[in-house]
This record gives sequence, C-alpha cells and structure tokens, in this order.
Amino acid sequence: MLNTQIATAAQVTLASTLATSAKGAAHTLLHAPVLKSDAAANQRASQHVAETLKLLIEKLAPQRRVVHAGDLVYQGGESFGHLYVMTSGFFKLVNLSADGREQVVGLKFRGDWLGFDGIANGRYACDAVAMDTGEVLVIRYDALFAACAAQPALMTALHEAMSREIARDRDSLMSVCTLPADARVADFLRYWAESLARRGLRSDQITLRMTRAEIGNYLGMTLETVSRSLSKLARAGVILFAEKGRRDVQIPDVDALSEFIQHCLAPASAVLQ
Amino acid sequence: MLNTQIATAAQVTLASTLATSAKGAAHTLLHAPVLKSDAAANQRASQHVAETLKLLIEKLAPQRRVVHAGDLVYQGGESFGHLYVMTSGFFKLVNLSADGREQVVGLKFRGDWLGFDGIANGRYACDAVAMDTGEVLVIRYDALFAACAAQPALMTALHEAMSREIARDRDSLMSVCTLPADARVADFLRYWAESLARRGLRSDQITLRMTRAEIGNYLGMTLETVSRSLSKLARAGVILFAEKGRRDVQIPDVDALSEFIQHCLAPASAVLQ
DNA sequence: CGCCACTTTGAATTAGCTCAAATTCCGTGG
DNA sequence: CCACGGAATTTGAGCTAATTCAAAGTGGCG
Repeated sequence: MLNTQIATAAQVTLASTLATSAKGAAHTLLHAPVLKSDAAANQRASQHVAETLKLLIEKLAPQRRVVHAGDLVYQGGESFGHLYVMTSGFFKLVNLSADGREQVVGLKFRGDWLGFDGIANGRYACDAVAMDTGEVLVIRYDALFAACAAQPALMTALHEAMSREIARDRDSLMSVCTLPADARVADFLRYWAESLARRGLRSDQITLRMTRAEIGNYLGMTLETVSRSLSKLARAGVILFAEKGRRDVQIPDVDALSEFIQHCLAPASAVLQ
Repeated sequence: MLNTQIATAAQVTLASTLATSAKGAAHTLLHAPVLKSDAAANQRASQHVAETLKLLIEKLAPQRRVVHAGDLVYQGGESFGHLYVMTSGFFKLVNLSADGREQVVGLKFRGDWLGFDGIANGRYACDAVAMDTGEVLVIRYDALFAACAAQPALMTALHEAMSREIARDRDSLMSVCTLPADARVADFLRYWAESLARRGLRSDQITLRMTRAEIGNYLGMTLETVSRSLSKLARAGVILFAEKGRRDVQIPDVDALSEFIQHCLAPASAVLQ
C-alpha cells in the first residue's frame, strides 16, 4: 500500500497542527460529505456545459475542428495562441519532462477546455491528444481576451473552467498520494463515470479508450497492477466486463465503487478476496 | 521504487502510441531541456512578481492582512468571495476529502495567488494555512472581475497566475507518479530552491517550515522515508544540514539536485550509497 | 487465418512501509 | 541558567504492497 500512514499517524499530525494553530476554529465548516452520486447535480452540470458551449458559439463564432484518435490538438513547446473547448470526444494530456519522463496528467471530456497551460509562458506545456473522434471549438486567445472585457459571461465561463481544472488536478494528486493501488483504479473509474454523468452521458457502461499501460501511467502504477486491480473489482462484483473484449466496463452502481475505496482504506477488516 | 517502468516499457508504449497516431509529427517541437538553473530567468521572474504586485496595489488598493504561522487565510467549504495574493511568507494548501483523507496539495510563495479553487463552486475546496509570518493582499473577486474589463493588465496577471498554477500542479503529479522516493525529495528541494530564486530570495540556504510528516504527506511517502532520503542526500554531499537543527538545509549547488534525480532514474549504475 | 498488440496471471524480488527504540531539539517553568 | 517533558527526527529490522520478469491467453484486423 502506498501510504496507510496518511490515514493514521500523518493525519493526526496534520490535524493537530491545524487544530493547535488555527486557534480552535479549524474544520467547523467542512463540505457536506458527498459520497453518494447526485442525479440532480449531474443534470444541472450537464445543462451548464450546454449553455457555456452555446455562449461561446454565439459570442465568438469559433472555428470548429474535427479530430480523430491520435490527433494532436497542440503539442508541448508549441507557441500558444489558442484555447480549445471540447464539444465531443475524449482527450488525454501528456506531459514530457526535460529529462524524458512522460506521463498522462489529465483526461478531458465534453465541455472541458484545453490549453490553459500555455497562457503563462506563451508555450504549451503538454500534448493534448485525441483518444477518439471528436470536435473542439478553436478559440483565439486574443479574441477571447478582448471579448471578455465586453462580455462578463465569457470571463465567468473562462474563470470557472480554469478554477475547476485547478481543483480537479488537486484531487488527482490526492488520489495518487493517499490511495492504495486498488482504490486508485476504483477512483479512476468513479471519476470517469461521474465525468460522463455530469455531461448527460450514460455512465453505467463506459468504454476505456486507454490501454492498461496508459491507465497505469496516469495513476502511477504498472500495467500489471492495473490489470490485477480491475480483475479484483470484477471479482468483487463492483464492475462487470462486457462479454467480448475488456475495454468495456459496466458499472451497475457507482456508489459501490466509493464503498470499495472505503473498504480498501479500512484498516482492520478481514474480508477474503 | 514507484515506477521504473514508466521510464522503460510504459514510456515506449506511450511514445509509440503518440508516434503512430500523431502521423509522424510527434515531438519535433520539444522545449529546450532546461536542466540547468538560469539566473537571468530568475531575475526576470522576480521582477515580474514585483510588477504584478505593484499593479494590483495601484489598481485595486486592496486591504492587506498580516498572518502568522498557523493562521488560516481561508478554509475548505467556506463561501468564496476573495482571492489573496502573497506579498511575503509561505503557505500550504491542504485538501480534505469527503472520506477524511487529508493532504498537502500545494506550497505557495510570494507573488502566488490563493483561492482560485473557490471560483467554480462558490466555495473554497481546500484550506490555505500560513506556515510563517507573512502578508497577503485581500482582493474581492467581484471587484477584480469588474476591474479586469477596464484593465487588461489585470486580466493578464490573473490568467497568468491561474495558468502557472495549472502547469505547476501537473509537474507535482508527474513528480509523484514517475520518481522514486529519493528523487522526489530531491525534486521537492529543487522546486523550493527554484521558487525562492525566482522571487529574488537566496536559495542556497532554505529553512524547511514543514515537519517530515508534512513533507511526506505532500510527496506521498512516510516521514521515515523522507528522513532517510534527506540523510542520503546529505551523505551524497548534495545538501548540508546546518550545525544546529535539521530544519535548515544548505544547497551548495542546485544543479547537483537535478543530477541526483537523474542518478536515481539511471537504470544500471552501481554506485554504493 | 495468422500476426501483433494488449491483457491476464503467476512467481520472485524489492522499494517503501510499519513498528520500535534511541536521540535531539525546543519551549516552559523552577 | 538549567532541568524537564513533549514533539520531531533518525536509524534499524522486518514485512508487505507493488514491481519486475516471464509465460500464456485473447481479440482485432489485414
């Protein structure tokens, strides 16, 4: 396991640091624990995506670009000029470090923006690769920038998208740092299903468009471990593989994935596997 | 080790995926490998920070808030209304998941903004905790939003800061996912030193304001492993501890840290440790 | 039909974790 | 100023989750 200590000793340490230092006011305002999927919230989110796309199309009349599996929308090092907003399809973001390490650092779905990483330095910091046929709106950053001044709704949409990305990236880091391998895979599936649900797509049956090696790379583990974890999830009945092929995963109950994660974190439960 | 495979089999897999799918155009535009620290770039960055702070102060005349070690600037779950820009000090961002896992997901220095995570949902997603005495500019988001329309420079600064945060978070994820423990600690120190250098502060001597437990939590490893890795770095002469106390770390040569990381990644080198 | 890439599963190995004990540091009060 | 106690750190020893290495199985596609 990566780090059980995080749920025990380290957590106590951090918590006590906060408690003593925050002058007794720490953690009285926690989010309501959202462990259950929320259909109403998903519908709202889906509608919000549709409205944002409509807004962008109306205000900016952007060019559209159709992509196919394997196409690069932009490439690390390339000069920044455009942002892209997905209307359909599925993308991965791949980072390449100076010393040659390569990693999938993000997954993107309909409504997500691509290219934020390029704003600060004038160069894109990663590759955006289509994993499937899809379409993006091509948005000139300077045009968007200018339009934002006159159209507050555009700026709101932009800021919201960047904010969401920041929050999501942190959740990713958290998953990698605090969950053991099995739970990480479960969390990955949960995130994917939730992402689909929030966009109004069916989420009980997802087609993994990534190989085990890519999933493992994204989650910080080997392809063998991904395979073993998926097998364990299937054995536990939390997921089902379609009869033919193992790229299609059925998720009868998303909440069961969350329970599985909790079960992985539980310290002293003797359930045979 | 977390994942040597990433540097071997998985990398080949990913690379070939890109190569075959990107129609032969993959990776011709890589960044220049920046393995060496760059004094000129640091100076430019430092000046840029100063200019941005000046701009914010002039245009928005923000309130200032002095903080001391342990103070919370904002708390997860709290209603969003302000962004904060650090003029001095040092902060950590702590995420708390719905199921109680807690993790340090970011470190912030002078010039960095705090609170972006709150824009999308109207609630902050993490705690921002001061690790030292410092000061932040308190910026009402609605005021900033309004001012951006008239002051393009403000919007540029805002977008740059968000973009930088997104890129940085991905580097974090990459470090955790692709580096073994020793290299991760080295990379952590390298990042810290670089962060100071880019702000015009001395970077050859840094005072770790975090316990081993916090560092380990941030890097996804235990406090014991952090301690062992630091000892190994000291034994290798890459860092030196101040005579009294082990919170002060001297870094005679930042580039030596990068070399150490490379050395950790090297597959078949038989150097005794 | 056969190749090739992907996946699964097993067995052995190891990096990092857990547990434990000794040491150092630092604030506090005598 | 020094003694004391609690917190943080270091280091060792054993354990275990995940990796590495290896081999067999499966499916898609020309």
